[in-house]
Amino acid sequence: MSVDWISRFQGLSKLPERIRGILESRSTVIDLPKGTVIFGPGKSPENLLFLLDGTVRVQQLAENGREIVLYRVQAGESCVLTTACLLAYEDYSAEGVAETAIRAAMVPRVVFDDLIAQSKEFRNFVFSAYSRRITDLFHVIEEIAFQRMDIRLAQKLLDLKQGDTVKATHQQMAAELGTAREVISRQLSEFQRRDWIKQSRGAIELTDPGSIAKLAQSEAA
Amino acid sequence: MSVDWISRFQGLSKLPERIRGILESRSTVIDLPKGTVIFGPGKSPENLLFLLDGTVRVQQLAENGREIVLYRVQAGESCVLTTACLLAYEDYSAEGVAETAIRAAMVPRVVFDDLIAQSKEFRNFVFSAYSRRITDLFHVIEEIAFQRMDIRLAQKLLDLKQGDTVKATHQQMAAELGTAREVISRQLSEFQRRDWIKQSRGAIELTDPGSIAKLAQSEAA
DNA sequence: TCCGCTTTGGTGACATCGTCACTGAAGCGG
DNA sequence: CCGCTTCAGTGACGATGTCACCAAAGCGGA
Repeated sequence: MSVDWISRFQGLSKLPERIRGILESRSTVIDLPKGTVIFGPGKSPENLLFLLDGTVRVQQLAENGREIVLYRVQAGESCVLTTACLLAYEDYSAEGVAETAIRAAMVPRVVFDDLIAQSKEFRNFVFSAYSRRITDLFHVIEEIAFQRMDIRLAQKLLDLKQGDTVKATHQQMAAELGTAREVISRQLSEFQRRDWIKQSRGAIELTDPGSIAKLAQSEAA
Repeated sequence: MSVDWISRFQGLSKLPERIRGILESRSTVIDLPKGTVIFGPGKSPENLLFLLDGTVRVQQLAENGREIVLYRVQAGESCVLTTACLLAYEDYSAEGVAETAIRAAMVPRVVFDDLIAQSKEFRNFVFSAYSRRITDLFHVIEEIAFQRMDIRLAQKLLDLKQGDTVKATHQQMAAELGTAREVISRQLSEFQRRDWIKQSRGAIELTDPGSIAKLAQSEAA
């Protein structure tokens, strides 16, 4: 049941052989299709996940139907534990969705707790994952509160582009940035007027990534 | 060097005697005056703090001079560890300030790590503290992104009131909510027009808390 | 193939919020 | 009492959010 998935995690590379052994033998690798809700209101998972392949998007839904993407968990980058711990606290309106088909290593809570107790390296890994999430959230707050929408949109376009196109509807881009669809439509119209992009249904082609990057940088840290 | 401060923390009440002993003997209780910067950009503390008395305000400064209050740490509620761990990650523009004179128990990092390794109860305490912070931040994001300013201001007034007055300048209220002073001035003028508050220099008297509470509730979860 | 439905995107009008420039009042120290 | 600093008030305007509505693109079934 155990491929060597641990080596994919940079933070876990220094684990002693014994700890590595426990982690490998007590974990199960699973595959989940795109769109699977990993956790969400009333779906507190019993296991912790280490993401091996794919991306998990963590987002929040507001009562008025609007939503915002909080952060993404990339494969190998860190685990999805915040998500699990967080749900333990109280049921909250955040949810984690498999953005692509994903492969993950599933570790029972008990084993996780045991590893924390036994390995300093594992503790470092976990705590730096938490730190990372928290700084990510600080970043999101700063962006929402203080940054102009055109700059944020330019950054997102560069962030989400695959090749030179972004596959997303205006509605989805609005959810990314926690704003309204109309705002995205207008901003994109303006970008198109400047010949920075070409729009088609459900996709945006970046024809002048340079100018977009210049805008994205213009007031950033 | 050790008063029995541990019993003030609900989450620590179940600690085994042995762990309690380590925590008490290896900690130092310190007093800091109001306004002390506990941590901040380039001020990563060597010790972890358990807040015994007073309040610590964690805020973020933006490059354009505006700022926003992220959350507060209350005495006994949880420790200030997130703050410390977080600074470990990278120097970031968030800082923690003693909002009142404070008393705290100082624990060296090494001891903290040791306690994590040894006690399941301590681990639970620490992780639930993290969860709490993360859900707090989710809350802040939701408010900033989706809530009307008048409602947020009403909530803040109730949140910060001591007796029936809030001691703060318009500028400080603006920082609380991550907005501009003018916005606060206008909203407060409107509240005053409705006879909900009476304003004086540096203070706001809530003359009709009921109506303010009604507004604060109007669209909240 | 054509029709009807759903999804996606476009638009004008207006409210709210953020920014700028400036004013005046309140307190404080000399 | 005077001068300085801090605090608050205001109008104008740009940026963003909300609402109502329409048009075009795709899709599936008759």
